[in-house]
Amino acid sequence: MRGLLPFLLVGHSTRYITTPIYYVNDRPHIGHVYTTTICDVWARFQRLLGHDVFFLTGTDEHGQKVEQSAEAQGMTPQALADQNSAEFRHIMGMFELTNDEFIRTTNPLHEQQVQALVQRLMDSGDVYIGTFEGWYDAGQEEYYTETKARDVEYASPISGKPLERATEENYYFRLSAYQERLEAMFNEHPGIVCPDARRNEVLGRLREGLQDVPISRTNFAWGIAVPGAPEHVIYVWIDALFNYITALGLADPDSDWHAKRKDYWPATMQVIGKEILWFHAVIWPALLMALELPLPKCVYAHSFWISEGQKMSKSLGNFIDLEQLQSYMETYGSDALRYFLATQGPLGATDADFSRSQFHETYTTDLVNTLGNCASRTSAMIGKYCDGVCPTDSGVCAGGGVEWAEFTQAQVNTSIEAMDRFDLAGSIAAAMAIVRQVDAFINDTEPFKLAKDPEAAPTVAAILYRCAEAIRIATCLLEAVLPTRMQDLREAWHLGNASSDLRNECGWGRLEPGTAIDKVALYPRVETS
RNA sequence: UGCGGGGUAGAGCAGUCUGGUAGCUCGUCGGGCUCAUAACCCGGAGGUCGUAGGUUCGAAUCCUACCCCCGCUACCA
Repeated sequence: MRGLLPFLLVGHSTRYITTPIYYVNDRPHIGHVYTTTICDVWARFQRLLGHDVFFLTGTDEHGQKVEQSAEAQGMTPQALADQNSAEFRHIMGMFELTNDEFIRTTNPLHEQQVQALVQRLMDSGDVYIGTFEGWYDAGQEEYYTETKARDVEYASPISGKPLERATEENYYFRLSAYQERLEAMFNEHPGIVCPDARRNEVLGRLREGLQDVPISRTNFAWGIAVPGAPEHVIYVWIDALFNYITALGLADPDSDWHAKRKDYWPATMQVIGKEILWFHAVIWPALLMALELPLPKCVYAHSFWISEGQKMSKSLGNFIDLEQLQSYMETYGSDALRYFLATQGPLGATDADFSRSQFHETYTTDLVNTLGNCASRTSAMIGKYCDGVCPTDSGVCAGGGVEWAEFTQAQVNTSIEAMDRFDLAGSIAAAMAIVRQVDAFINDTEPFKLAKDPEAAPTVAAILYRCAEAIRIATCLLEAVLPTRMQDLREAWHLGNASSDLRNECGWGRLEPGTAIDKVALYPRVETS
C-alpha cells in the first residue's frame, strides 16, 4: 500500500480547461456565467486532486459587428472592445471564478501568433487564395448563405433591394482535405465530442461532405491582417479559435507564455455552447491537424438555459442578466448559485429551465435540509454528548449496516470519475449520497436516545465519530462547487486548509479524535417572498 | 428541405440499447418522531408512458406512419 503512494501523488499531471472567448459585442448574461462557472467547478476540483491546472477564458474582440457597433456609438473599435472586455473580466471576480488567464484577441501577443499560424498554413498549402461567390447585400455589406438568402427571398430584409451575385477574393482553408481524417478521428476517439447527441449531430453533417472555408474578409478592417496581404483581415472565427493555443504561446517559442505554458496542450476539456459546435468539432480539429498539433481530449457542448419556461430573448425581456444573478447571490449566497448552475444546468442535450421556484427548491432541499441540517445535527450532538470534541470511534457500534470506509471510498471514486467525464451533477450527487447516508444512519442508530444511558457512551461516540468523519469527506468532495460554506465548515470543525491531495484527504479515519467540533448552521433557510 | 435531440403523475427527470406488475426528487394529503435549520421518518392520493397501427403470451421499451416542441443547416460567430 505504501509503495503505491508515489504513484498516487501524480501532482505534475497537467489539466487544461477552456471556455469559449466571449464576443464583446454581447452583454454578459447567464450563459457566460454558466459556462465559466462549470469550468471553474471542474478546475477547482482538479486542483484539489493535485493536478497542475490551467483554466483559460477571455474575450473575442474583432470582426465586423464590433466595428459597426463602435461606429454607431461614435467610438473606436478598440475603445468599445476595452470597455466591454472589462465587463466580462469583471464577472470573474463577481462570481469567484478562478481562471488562470483572461486572454483578449486584441493582445499583440495573440495577434502576432495568429499571423504566424496563418502563415504556417499558407506555407503548408492548407490556406490558398480563391474566389468567393455569394449573395451580397450591398446596403449591409454582408454576404448571405444560400439558405439564408432563400429565406429572405433573395432580397435584403433591411432595404428590400434584391441581393446581388457578387464575388470576392478570399483566402480559403482547405477543410475538404480533412474529411477522411476527421471521420477517422471520430471513429478512433468518439469521446472527443460530448455529449453523444452532439457528436451524432456533427457526424450527420460530416456525411454531407466538407467544403473549403473562406478565412479572410476584405469588406471591413477591424481584425488581424493576413500576412503579406494587409487588405485582408483574418475571419474572426479563425482568430478566436487560435486563442486556445496562443494563450499557451504555442506559436511564439521565444515568449514567456510559451516557456511557462506550452505543456498544457493538448487541452483536457474545452467547454462550449451548442451553437458553436461546428467550429469546435470540425474546423478546429482540422486546423490543428493542418498545424500538426495534437487534438483536445474533449470538446464538451452544453445546451442552453431557458427562463421560467420560455426561451430567453430580448423582445420578451426575460434575459437573466447579471443584476438578477447578483440578486440570487445576495439572497441565497454564492454557493447556492454555483450549486444550482452545476446540478440543474443544461449539460446534456436538452435545455434547462432557470426558474425562481426551482432555484429555491434546489437550495432548500439539498443545501438547507440535507447538507446544512446534517452538519448541524451532527455537530449539535457532538456538542451535547461529547463536550464539543470529536469522539473516538470505540468500534462498539455495529454500524447500522453501513461499512463506512468502503462506502465513502466508493462514493469518492464515483465522484472523481464523474468529474473526469465532466458529469458535474453526478460527481456532486455522489458526495451528497454520503450526507444522505449519514442522515439515515442517525435515524437508524438513534444516538440521541442512546445518549440518555451513560453506559451507551462508547456506542454514541462511535456513531458520532462516523457521522462527522463521513461529513468531512463529503465536504472535501463538495469544496469545488461550494467553496465558501465548505471553508466555513472546515473552520468550525478545525479541519485545516484543503490539501492538494483529495484522494488521500478523503481516506477514512483522518479526522483526529479530540478536534474541537463547533456547531454549524451553514445554509440558512430562505423564506419565499 | 436535411440532420440531431426531446415528448413518462402538478413540476423536473430516470427507465427505452438487453420487452415482463411504471420509478426518483419536489409538491400535495394523513400519521409519527425530536439530535437537527418548521428538520427527519412512515403511509396515501395522483400517470390512456405524444397519437394511431403492428410484432409478441406480454410493449414506455421492438417495427411502421403521423403530430408537437427545441437545436443546427458552415462564411452576419
